[in-house]
Amino acid sequence: MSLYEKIKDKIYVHLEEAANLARVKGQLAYDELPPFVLEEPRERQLGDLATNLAMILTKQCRKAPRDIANIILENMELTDTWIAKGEIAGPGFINFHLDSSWLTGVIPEVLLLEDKYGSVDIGKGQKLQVEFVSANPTGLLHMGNARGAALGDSLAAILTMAGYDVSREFYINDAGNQIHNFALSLEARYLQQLGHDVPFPEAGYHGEDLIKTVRMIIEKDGDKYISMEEELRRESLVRQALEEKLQDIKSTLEDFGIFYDEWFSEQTLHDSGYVRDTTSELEKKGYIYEKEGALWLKSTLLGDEKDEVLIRSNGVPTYFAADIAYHRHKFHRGFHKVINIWGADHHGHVARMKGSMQALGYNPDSLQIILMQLVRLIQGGEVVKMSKRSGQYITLRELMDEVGKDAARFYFILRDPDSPVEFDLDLAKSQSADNPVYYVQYAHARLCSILRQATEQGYDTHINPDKKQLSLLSSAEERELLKKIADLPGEIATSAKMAEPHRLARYVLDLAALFHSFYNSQRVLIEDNDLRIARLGLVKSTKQVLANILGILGVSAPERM
RNA sequence: GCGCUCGUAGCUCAGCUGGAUAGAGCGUCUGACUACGAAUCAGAAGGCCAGGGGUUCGAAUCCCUUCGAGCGUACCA
Repeated sequence: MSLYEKIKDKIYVHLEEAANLARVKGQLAYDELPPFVLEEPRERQLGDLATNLAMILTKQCRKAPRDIANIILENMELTDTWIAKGEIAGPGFINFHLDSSWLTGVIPEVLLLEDKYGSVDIGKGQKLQVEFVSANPTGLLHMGNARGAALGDSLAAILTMAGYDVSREFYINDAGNQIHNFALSLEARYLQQLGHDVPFPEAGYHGEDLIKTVRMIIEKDGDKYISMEEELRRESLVRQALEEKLQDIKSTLEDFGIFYDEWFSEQTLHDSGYVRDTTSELEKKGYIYEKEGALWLKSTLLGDEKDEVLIRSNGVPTYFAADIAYHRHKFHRGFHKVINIWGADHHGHVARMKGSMQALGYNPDSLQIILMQLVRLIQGGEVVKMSKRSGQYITLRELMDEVGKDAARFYFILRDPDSPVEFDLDLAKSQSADNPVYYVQYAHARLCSILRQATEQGYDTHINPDKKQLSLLSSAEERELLKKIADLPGEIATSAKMAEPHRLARYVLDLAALFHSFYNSQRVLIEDNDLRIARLGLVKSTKQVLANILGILGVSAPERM
């Protein structure tokens, strides 16, 4: 637990005790103390911490909030809390001003913990899986996948910081209908490239990349598949194409800074009989019935709008059947918690997926699905409809080439997944120097520069400021910066609990702003020995925190730029 | 039709487990480089938080409703 959290906890407890004491004395009448908030007030001048306790008690106590606040304050023990002053403000907030010395304790903490600073242990080592991107291997990665990639990877990193044993997983949809379509498309392209006039399947994949794939096969094997029996030909083409596509997806994601622990093949679930086994498990539990030759899941019993087909009348399991098996398999592997990142177009799938887990005896709350709104691409002022079938989309590779990995990842991670993103390519390109990511990176480079200069001027940067020196950090800018740094563990905890990486992107922007502000108002490399050492400690701490968060967000922290 | 998500500054977005005067970036306007990096800083202007009702000490936030946008509603995935 960080210093800041310890202080907060202590004050919280003292508030509870004060209210209780007032009740015993007959000054306040309430049955049960409701949960209240102790947090930083919006306006910093108002104090370091504020609570709404008095206002929450108005109903039960039938007193004006300010009167209640007065009573609580009178009964509150202030020693050993770092509280310098408590006062009542506004509609009935109790604001606390802390003794200025508590804050500086964060510097030794950061310098000691280094890249571990910010870690919290809410996960307690539990096994947790984040599955994200899981794009169909029938084409290239597009903007929507890019968003999911940035989101999932950062979330995984945050959860790791929060004490979970995290595994990143990519589910490969290498079975089913779309693979059949893929085969037909490949076959058509193959024959066309070899001069045969064959029609392209209507529901096929029109992407240009498919032609490239086919050409590579031709280069390697020539026309040897023409004479082959149809089924065998398609299978051979698909096998090679899938491998090539997957390799491409993998290397693109690696260039985007994303490395998976597990690439899980859907086909293996069919081959091993796990899909069938899962279906019969559901049958045993009474969730299956037959109608018109197909096997249906009674998903209406599980909170769904209508029942769903699991096994088609032709005997082929649906995508849904495989997906249930897949998620059952995840829990079977021992994950306490499973998080999926899906595009919002799959939202109808959420309730029945959770319901299915419940039917299989798992806690549906252990499966958390984060829906992200799709990315709308704007080019030349117009919306570009993206679709793999039509072959019209901007790929992740192109995005990285044009906007850069850091800017692209930061752009996506800055936004709430629930918020639809309009990605104006022209704007992103033309304004790339104004992208907020550079603001943060510049702060890091600046910090590095100060440390370089310090060394050049003969100052020792391997410092460990003592209490007396740290107490010199008393300007408003220094204190704001220190507070922000002290906030990090709490920020990590909240981001992890709520599964919201964009909070950290906002945090790091705030941190950079506070540093720039400090930098412009006070010099670090000054003659005063004690103050210089204290400020160098602040500089080193800020740099460390920036680097820690940029690492989580998958953005590089340059020493120069 | 029904269901899910969204609607906040000119633009792109935060804030939504109810709290004090609704924030940031871009753009616009004023200032600051003979000081550790001006990719920066200090300041100004800009809002019926889509509209209407309700809940309460208090609503951008919760509930109802209207309007608008996106998505879903296949023996597709």
